[in-house]
Amino acid sequence: MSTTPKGEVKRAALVRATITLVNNSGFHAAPMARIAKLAGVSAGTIYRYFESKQDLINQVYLEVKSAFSVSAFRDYEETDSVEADFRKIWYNIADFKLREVEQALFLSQCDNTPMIDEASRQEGLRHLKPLLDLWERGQELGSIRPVSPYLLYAYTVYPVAFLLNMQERGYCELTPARVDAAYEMAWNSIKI
Amino acid sequence: MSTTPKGEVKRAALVRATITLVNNSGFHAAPMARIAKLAGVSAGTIYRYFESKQDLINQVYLEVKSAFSVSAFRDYEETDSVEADFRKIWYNIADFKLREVEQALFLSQCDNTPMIDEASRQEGLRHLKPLLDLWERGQELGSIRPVSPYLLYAYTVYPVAFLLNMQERGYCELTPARVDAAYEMAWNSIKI
DNA sequence: ACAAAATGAATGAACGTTCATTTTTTTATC
DNA sequence: GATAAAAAAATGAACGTTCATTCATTTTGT
Repeated sequence: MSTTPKGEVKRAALVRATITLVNNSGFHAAPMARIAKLAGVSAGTIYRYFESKQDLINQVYLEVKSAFSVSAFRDYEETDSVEADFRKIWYNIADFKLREVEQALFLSQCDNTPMIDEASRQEGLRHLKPLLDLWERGQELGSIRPVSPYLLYAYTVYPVAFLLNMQERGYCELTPARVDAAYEMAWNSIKI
Repeated sequence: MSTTPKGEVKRAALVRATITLVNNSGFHAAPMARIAKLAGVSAGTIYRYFESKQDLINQVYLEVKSAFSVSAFRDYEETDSVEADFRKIWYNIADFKLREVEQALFLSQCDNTPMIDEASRQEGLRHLKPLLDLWERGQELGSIRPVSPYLLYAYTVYPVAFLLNMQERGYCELTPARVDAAYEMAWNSIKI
């Protein structure tokens, strides 16, 4: 019945366990033995699916990044309104972060540590192409600031990661009103 | 001649070494022995200045956070222009991050990992009071969006940390023009 | 000569990884 | 189908390494 290949069940459990443990106490406090235990497999089994701990982390990162970008561009199709297109993608991203909190927290932790291979990071970045294309189009049409995409990212996507972290620490709940305000602020910072 | 008490020299060296090592490869790859070596002292000496590794990390964090806030409010005094006041603080922050790259990178790594005690984090936050006061004043005067300070922080200060990380990875140099653009984007996102 | 500071080898705990063994699944044969 | 042989997957104890921390000893400063 299920479409999940047999061997993939344990692999998926390991991925989930890694995300949970790294979120709760960081990379350095997620020993292989605990990951295995949480996933319900024995320590040695990890090495049937991953070459090493580094490989495990990299693969988890890429998998989560991929899920993120799939969500970011769900139901997205270019219209002739740059702002409408941007809004669609931005809310997709916000929805992902609010729905898949664990995955989003894991990503935000990865983005600021040297624990991810540069190669994996580069690969993760390629997924954002459609957003970069949209920004370029907006810049050609004169509706988006003519600045580096890194600046655009810093003021639209990156703040959401911060807000999610604050919510998880109990400081600032991300109510729908706050999410809407965040969108307005994002758009105001990049529009011309 | 120097105002530095004798014993503080090695302590300061240890703090610097910790920052450098944690920046280069993360918390988990900064063993006490290497910190000691880089600081030019022996491993045991660390424990004359710090109770444990956790204590070392916490103290370094607080010291850097303190240096950060001192810079943030250097030469700052309230005027009757909220925007001018904000601009002053924002550029102070940007200058600190550009001048004290190592310290800024260390902070951005601390802000997204669970490696800092919640207590230390709270104490680090208190330093930002003048900025929070300014925002409150701006909100009362109707020139700053009436939203949570976490939102204001997410769209003004936090993006700079991202940009610095990108610069350090060689993706996006923070030229003066880019810094000015970043300021404009920050202000546009929070002004009414 | 004394006290404070610094040393670095020693210690034990914890970690990532391996591998001889056991368990489970698949394949082959009737 | 049932059964046996073969292959694959899983196990967890054991290994070697690395780490934070300690402490008997030495060095430095007064």
